[in-house]
Amino acid sequence: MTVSLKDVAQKAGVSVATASRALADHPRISEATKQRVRQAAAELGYMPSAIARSLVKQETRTLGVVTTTVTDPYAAELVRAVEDAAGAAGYTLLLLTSHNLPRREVAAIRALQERRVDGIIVISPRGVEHYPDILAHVTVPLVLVNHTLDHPRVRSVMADNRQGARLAVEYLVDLGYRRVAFIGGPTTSRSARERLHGYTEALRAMELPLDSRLMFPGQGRAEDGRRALLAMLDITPPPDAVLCYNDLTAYGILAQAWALGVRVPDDLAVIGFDNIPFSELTAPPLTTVAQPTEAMGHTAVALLLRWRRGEAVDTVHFDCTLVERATA
Amino acid sequence: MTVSLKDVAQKAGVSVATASRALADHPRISEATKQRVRQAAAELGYMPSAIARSLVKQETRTLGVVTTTVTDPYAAELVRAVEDAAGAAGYTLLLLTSHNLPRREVAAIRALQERRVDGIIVISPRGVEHYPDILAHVTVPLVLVNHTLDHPRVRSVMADNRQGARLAVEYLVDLGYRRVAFIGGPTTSRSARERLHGYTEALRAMELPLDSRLMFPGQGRAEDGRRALLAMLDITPPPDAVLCYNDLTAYGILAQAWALGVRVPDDLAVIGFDNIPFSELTAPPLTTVAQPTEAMGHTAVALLLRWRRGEAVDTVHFDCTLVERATA
DNA sequence: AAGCTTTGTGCAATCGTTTGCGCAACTTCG
DNA sequence: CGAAGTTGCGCAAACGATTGCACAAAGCTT
Repeated sequence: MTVSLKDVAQKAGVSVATASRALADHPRISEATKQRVRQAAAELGYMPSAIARSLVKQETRTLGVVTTTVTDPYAAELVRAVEDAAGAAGYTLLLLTSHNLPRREVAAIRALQERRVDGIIVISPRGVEHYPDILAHVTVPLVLVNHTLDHPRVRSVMADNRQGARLAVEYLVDLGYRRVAFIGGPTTSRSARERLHGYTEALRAMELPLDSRLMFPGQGRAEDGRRALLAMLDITPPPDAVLCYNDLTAYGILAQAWALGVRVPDDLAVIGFDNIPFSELTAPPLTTVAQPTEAMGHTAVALLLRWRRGEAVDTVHFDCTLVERATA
Repeated sequence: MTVSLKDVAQKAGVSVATASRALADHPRISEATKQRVRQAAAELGYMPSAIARSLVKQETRTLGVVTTTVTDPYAAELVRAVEDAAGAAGYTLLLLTSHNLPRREVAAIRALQERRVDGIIVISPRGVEHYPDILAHVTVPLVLVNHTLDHPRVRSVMADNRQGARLAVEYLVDLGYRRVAFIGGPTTSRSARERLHGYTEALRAMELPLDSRLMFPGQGRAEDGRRALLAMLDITPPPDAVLCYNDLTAYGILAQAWALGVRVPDDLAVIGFDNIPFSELTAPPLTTVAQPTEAMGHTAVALLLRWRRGEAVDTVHFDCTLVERATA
């Protein structure tokens, strides 16, 4: 069916070994032979089998990526950065999604290992508590983005979520807001916990009271923002500002506020988290905390690649920055 | 390093062949042996090599996907649908992006073929004019989403872009708008040409004049919308409504309109295309034309899988629908 | 008890590459 | 002119699975 090296060799009148070396531009093959082999390969439309090559070389030049879902703009941004960096290094991406389910995440890691990827990147892991079990047998290096795990075969790329949340709260308080609410993210998400931590920490540092009625649960969906805004209006006095787990949640607030005639930021200041590409396009554009996703994605694959080469690599941390726009 | 079937066989005291059959639950292997082999495999943490299996089985259970970029919400939505359908059928995705460059797209198809994927899905193809060359040697079935090509190894999943654009224009005209502008997409994109076609067709059908000054170029970016709005204001009389190539472009308009104090839809009605998840979250929510992305993604995978099974498959068409919200 | 079927297992080929090693033929050099 | 080195190529063994075929042992039939 598909043409193999054997066919090329035959057509060029050489052995398979010679054909292989000719195409690899091996120095011990005469220029004349190389020409003939290349010619034959071109005429037959030969495409080497990466499968067979992987088997003998014991490397697939493929990186596994598991993410929650590509429809999350933040995750998509990271996937893009990872794909760019990987592509530049000649690697291809095998993509699996967990849909926020720890079980699926673990299954994905297993599937990637069976496919013998050269490294795995997990974006916003959801099931690290199960990792020790599978890691006992998984031999491929793992890089976690937005989580850490103390294990010899695991490294991390982290954004300092606590610092980012602190930044946002301090900014709000500096602007004069006093009753700052917080809408949280999935409890399985480490960054959600850290952002909450940064929020409480900042309030304490600025000697403002910590009011548990001002802390709302959420899953990082727009829906959570909508619901939270409704709940907020029942509180007296209501909060005058809110920090959201992510931009999507913030947009839930904004959409509901628009529907209800609540003015932003006059009645309520809103700050998001992640600086998704969209956040500068909305009316009003969203004030939000940004992570250096580009750098984080590149770093994740750089870690993996250097690690493979035998270099010692270490977990990397990045700072968040505040992007001042029009909702606070 | 990694444990192979040989190790499992050894530990269980059987041949490699028997071990293989035991794990595959072959009927001619005794229950006792199966137990022993499974036990050994579990203890050693054996993970079968998909690479080796692919080589002999001549199938990889992997689908190749090439898309422009995952950060485009519309593309992301399709990728998600494809991933869902593929995953449900036990297939994994190899993802490559073209960044809208025909060269990269063709290179991606080649790379996927070398990796011997069982089928390739190209989302919004950009370089079909080069396909005939590579298709001469590519033997894997191809499914194009949003483009067609008459070739025995190519099928398509199409949304009726012309009909969608017509729908939008008719809606605007019914609402009383008379000077309807259009912002186009990349000229390499087939859907862009079709949407333009639908736009002109509708105007002609409704006996409205076709004014070339009301047709703006674009690349599907927010930037294009911003620029177009600026240009529109120089025209007298200015357009009172605009149909955009996609939602991103529409948001460019909205952002610029907000900055300039142009009221939407009072001063200018805006309709987008694609119904990205975000479009219902903005203030105001965007009126837009929707494609059944979920169904399209599933269909793309289904086509490929049925095709592999030897069934005859044919290109599938889907209708667009108008999602009425608050910008028109 | 001989023949036939069923059951359980192993041998060895195969998939398509890469690569260590051997071996001619040809060069070079003392 | 013989020894040593160089150049160019092929043989065959991996890599890690699957699978057709052979075959021995056991069970069943008559």
